[in-house]
Amino acid sequence: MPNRPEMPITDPQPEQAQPVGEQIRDLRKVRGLTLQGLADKTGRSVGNLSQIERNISDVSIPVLKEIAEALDVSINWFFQGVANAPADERDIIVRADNRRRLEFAGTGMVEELLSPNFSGTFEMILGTFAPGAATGSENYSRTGEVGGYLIAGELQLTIGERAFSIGPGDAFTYPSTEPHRCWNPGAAVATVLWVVAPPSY
Amino acid sequence: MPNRPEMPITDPQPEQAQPVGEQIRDLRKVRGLTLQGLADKTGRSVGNLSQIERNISDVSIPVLKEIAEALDVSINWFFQGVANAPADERDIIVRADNRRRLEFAGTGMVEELLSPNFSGTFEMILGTFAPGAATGSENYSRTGEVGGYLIAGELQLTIGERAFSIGPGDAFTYPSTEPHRCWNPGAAVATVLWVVAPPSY
DNA sequence: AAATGAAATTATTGTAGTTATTTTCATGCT
DNA sequence: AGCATGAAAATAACTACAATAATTTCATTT
Repeated sequence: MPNRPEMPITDPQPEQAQPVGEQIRDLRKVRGLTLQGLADKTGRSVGNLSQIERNISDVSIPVLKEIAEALDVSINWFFQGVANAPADERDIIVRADNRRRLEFAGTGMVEELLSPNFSGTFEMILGTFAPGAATGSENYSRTGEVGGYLIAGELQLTIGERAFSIGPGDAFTYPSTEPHRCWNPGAAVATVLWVVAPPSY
Repeated sequence: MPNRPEMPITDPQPEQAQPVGEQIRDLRKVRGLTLQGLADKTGRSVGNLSQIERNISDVSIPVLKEIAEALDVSINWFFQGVANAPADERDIIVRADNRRRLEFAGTGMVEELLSPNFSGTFEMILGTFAPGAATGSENYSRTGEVGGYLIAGELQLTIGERAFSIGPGDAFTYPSTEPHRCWNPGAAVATVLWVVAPPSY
């Protein structure tokens, strides 16, 4: 009997999807909510939510929808990306073909999560700017730190009062307390790898 | 006499190089040394080192060499990369053509720093693996966290007991307490963007 | 089996007191 | 002049403990 039980011989289907519990917890934390806060928003008890997050109680679709709304995601968040990655790698790896997408309707901007969850000290995001696309003049005045590496294309970056032209292979780092904007002045798509610490979405 | 002495009329070269003080401090901190510790290693007084790091005292070349040795870098560390970037962007940007290189003689591996300093909560590194190149079986058993994004090529990654095949566009994250190794099984160069938190070199 | 409220447990935060680290500075040195 | 030193003064980092908040458990209800 050479086979160990944790290594089954046949394993046709990819793997079981990740239960939603941890996902809810991660998302709640990154939103800075407590169980109480989420309970208030959803009109649900703290004890119940605690059990849901630890997969002791199952959630029905309507309930999950409520929770999703309170956490400001669409319900399909919980079935995208890493949520349906093979169990033996979902805590570590985010495959290129299986990322969670954050759409920014109207702007030519897409962001895709490269981190499997929000529980670490930083988060990686792959950003794509269509020609001419720009981030709004959002002043992320939170605490924290941002890093970026331009994989392809051109980027015009403004940090506080200073403006920089960034080319492929250039990297940058700034405190997220500084107001910052960026836009793609080029004719090609610009691709940036962002690092955000602490994770925020 | 309109010209201030620190602004000469002709300024053909880019900008003034960064004084070594901050660089020494950053490097000392990332090594986990106190001024006392560095004083012991260099046989130099704490007060003096404090002044040097704040650019109150200048260092002579022989002294800088001592310090460099104590901090385990070659003296040219202090003149590479961001150290000679234009003053108005050196705290933020690391240009593609002006990175600090960490050579790993013998192995087909090169790392280049993408962070201007070590004072943040994370550090970005561009890693290059020649075909067949591998990291030693170093078990970075420190505390902390590592993230990676494969820009090009193939990578074979081992985290603890688990092995993964990584392709372009795949990302991964793991605690640096886990022993980890990687090698390039492909015929092309593999390029990885690493994120390390907290910074360590 | 899920949901609740309340008690029990566990984390988190705040606050002194302590120790370690860094800065300052008067003085000697080259 | 300006670098170097040691010792005092000022800061910063750590520790322990209490207070508070957050989470889990569980007996009970729906």
